[in-house]
Amino acid sequence: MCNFTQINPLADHLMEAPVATLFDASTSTYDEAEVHILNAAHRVFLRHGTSGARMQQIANEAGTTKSSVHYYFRSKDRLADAVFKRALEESYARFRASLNVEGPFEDTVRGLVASNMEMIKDYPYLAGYIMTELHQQPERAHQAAALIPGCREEIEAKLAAAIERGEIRPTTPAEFSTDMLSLSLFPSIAEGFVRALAGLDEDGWEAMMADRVEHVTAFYLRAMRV
Amino acid sequence: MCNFTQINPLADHLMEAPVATLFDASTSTYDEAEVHILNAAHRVFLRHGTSGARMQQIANEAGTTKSSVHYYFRSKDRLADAVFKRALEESYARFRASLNVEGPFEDTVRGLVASNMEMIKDYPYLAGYIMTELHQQPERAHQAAALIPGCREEIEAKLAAAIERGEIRPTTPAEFSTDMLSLSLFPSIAEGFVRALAGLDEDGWEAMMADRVEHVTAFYLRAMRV
DNA sequence: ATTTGGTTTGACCATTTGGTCAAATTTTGA
DNA sequence: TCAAAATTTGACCAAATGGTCAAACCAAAT
Repeated sequence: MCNFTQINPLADHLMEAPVATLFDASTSTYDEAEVHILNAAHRVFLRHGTSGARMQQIANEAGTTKSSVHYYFRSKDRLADAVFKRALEESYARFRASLNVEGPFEDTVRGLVASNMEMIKDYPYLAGYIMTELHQQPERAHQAAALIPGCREEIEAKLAAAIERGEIRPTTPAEFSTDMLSLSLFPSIAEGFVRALAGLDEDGWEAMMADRVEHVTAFYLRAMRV
Repeated sequence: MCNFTQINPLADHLMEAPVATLFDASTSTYDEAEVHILNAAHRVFLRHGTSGARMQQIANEAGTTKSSVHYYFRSKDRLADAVFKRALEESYARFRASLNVEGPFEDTVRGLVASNMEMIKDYPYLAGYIMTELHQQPERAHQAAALIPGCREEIEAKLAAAIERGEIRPTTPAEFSTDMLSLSLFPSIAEGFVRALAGLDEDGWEAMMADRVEHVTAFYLRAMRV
């Protein structure tokens, strides 16, 4: 059982991101307490990065003790692995799901962008976290390749069909993924830089983001129009 | 004077990125030893992030002692600030420089993309580092705004001219910056994810990157064609 | 009620880490 | 040449941090 209580005043704020909604205990092999700790770790790791995360803070965040965190996950390394794995699988699942949209290619593009933007909204730090991990720890790349099954063929088929129908000009799965992910995920990571550059206040940024799904969709389709 | 010697076997490898070429002691107010340490710190911070960086490693990297590092920079925080400041100013300088290209808008776009890609090649971790810093430490955003003078007006003028000439459809400085930076910088940050996704080996990735300047340039111009 | 197994806790430990300091060394300027 | 200033160094420190452990606790089964 799990009788942890939220004792950390920061918890409510961090809880804004509804981790539990997506990472549901009932669908995994973890028990309640384990998921509770994993969710807390998720928030802390995403915010501070692996090396910046503190076991004590994770325990506080989960409303339990450091010892309990160790009881369930043995070490910080294993906990970090578990968090990374789940974050990656979650991202991948969303990517794949939005790829399965039927109909004109435009719908696929819009679905993919919308899905990415939604993810950013749910977990503002997710994209940045995965990129940073992948960037700073080379061994994570191998881990990633093992964790997410490549979907080159599926993308290739999708693209081939659209190309065949004359909806877009030829492109490769890697190029397609790169362009799409760039346009939809990068803004969340680079918000600070772009806003400083363009002298944009919060409202201005929000306005741009609100329009981003349509902008990127139209942008990509125009760029790839035959 | 500076009589530090490179005693760290890792140093040569890290030296691959020619920091000294760009961050030249003669052009700044720092003296030789100070720049030497700053360069070492630059390499370590970029690779491991602020919280992952170790003062001892920086000292090793610079071929000196931890005490000397403290002598010049007082604390890790100040050193981190100095590194961040320089990294940001460097990025900004490159961005600005490539914005000053005269001639058709296509040249501006190509110059900007090429400049960004070149930066990535020189400093593979620079973009990721800045984004991570800006992301994980909110106070950095204010710092950034203070460090780099906004260039909204310049971009706006450049865009207005191109729009006037009918080269591109209307867009805002923020949108332009976001789209351009996304397409050119994101790939370096997301390499791991995209490669896992598309099952791409190193050669495949290199090939795509080699073509990226032209791809992005053409891609952007098609997307924004009137 | 008692045992048994999993869970929780707080005290405690070893190491790491940022940082200090005074002494030693080198450089500079008179 | 010599004293003063700047720099370099290694020993040392206090706090932070990941981790351990035995005792306490608790729910369920006997």
